[in-house]
Amino acid sequence: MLNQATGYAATALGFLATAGDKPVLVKDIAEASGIPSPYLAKIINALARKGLLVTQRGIGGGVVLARSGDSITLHDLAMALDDTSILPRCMLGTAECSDERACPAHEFWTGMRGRYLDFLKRTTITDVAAFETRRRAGHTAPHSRGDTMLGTLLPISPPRP
Amino acid sequence: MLNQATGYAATALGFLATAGDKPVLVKDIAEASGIPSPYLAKIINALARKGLLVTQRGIGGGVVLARSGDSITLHDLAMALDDTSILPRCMLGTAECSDERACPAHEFWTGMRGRYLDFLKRTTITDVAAFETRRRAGHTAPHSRGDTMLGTLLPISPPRP
DNA sequence: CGACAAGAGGACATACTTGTCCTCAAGTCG
DNA sequence: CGACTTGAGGACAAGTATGTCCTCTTGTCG
Repeated sequence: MLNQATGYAATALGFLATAGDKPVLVKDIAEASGIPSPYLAKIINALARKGLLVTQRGIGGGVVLARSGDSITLHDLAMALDDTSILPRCMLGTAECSDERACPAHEFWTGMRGRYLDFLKRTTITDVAAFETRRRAGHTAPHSRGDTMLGTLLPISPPRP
Repeated sequence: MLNQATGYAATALGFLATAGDKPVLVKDIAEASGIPSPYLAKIINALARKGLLVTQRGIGGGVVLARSGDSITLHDLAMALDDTSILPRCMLGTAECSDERACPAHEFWTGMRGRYLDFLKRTTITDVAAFETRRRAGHTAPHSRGDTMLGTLLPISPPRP
């Protein structure tokens, strides 16, 4: 699982992506996303230093995406925040575990990790934003991208009477 | 990933399973498995209290499996040690995340978790022991069970000249 | 310039995992 | 019984993740 910080970042940036180009206050992002505001401030600061966000102090300031949501993946966030969950680790915690000196779960775990990283690299902030927008709209809005796991997430529910 | 403690338990019990019915000292298991001895003692004590191991103090004492290695799965170990990695958690850390109120990664993560739990429930101490035995033997020993991920782990290497 | 807004950033707090260390309890055997 | 063996179990410590709190710096605007 992703660290809490990376999950927060994904949610916050998904919200930011729906806000257009105008700066949003950290406090507002925190409230809208249900994230502790001081903690989110640290996360946003870290992402700004990594060049994923642009922050602006003073009146009219706030936070904006540094580039298109399409070009920011969950994997980018995880790397920027030093998320330990994307590092290769042995599932059993064996000190020496590699392809040559495998633990009993090595092949299984390598496969799992591959799927996990693939999902992180394939899923963008735009995907997250689209999912949340769809959800807020009551699951009725169509979606244009069907090539990610996100596109298959919502149950196909009949139109409400 | 499993907690360190559960991984240690899997390795230790895998070793125990190869020792037959005679008790093995915690110290010897720790040395053979590369696990800190005092920490392993706590893990073993916890597993004994859960009925997975039988411990015996005094001369000739040590630790033995309480039942057949076939009937102890990695999932049993994880539950006995309160491994938090088997609890359902939202990949993004979202507070409220369920089938009805999903996060953008919910479907993907649910699938991953299903595979993970399935592996833990399917893999037994006997499997771990067999894997280690095979490895120590130089990857040449045949294996009888081909129905677990473990059975496919080792590369089919040609016999050594 | 001075007041105010808003992010920056360090100090500190809390919880959990992973260990270490020391002493106690239980068992065996002469 | 008494010495010895071996697990039991509590106190304590280090490291990391997750937050909170307070002050400082940077910016806008009158």
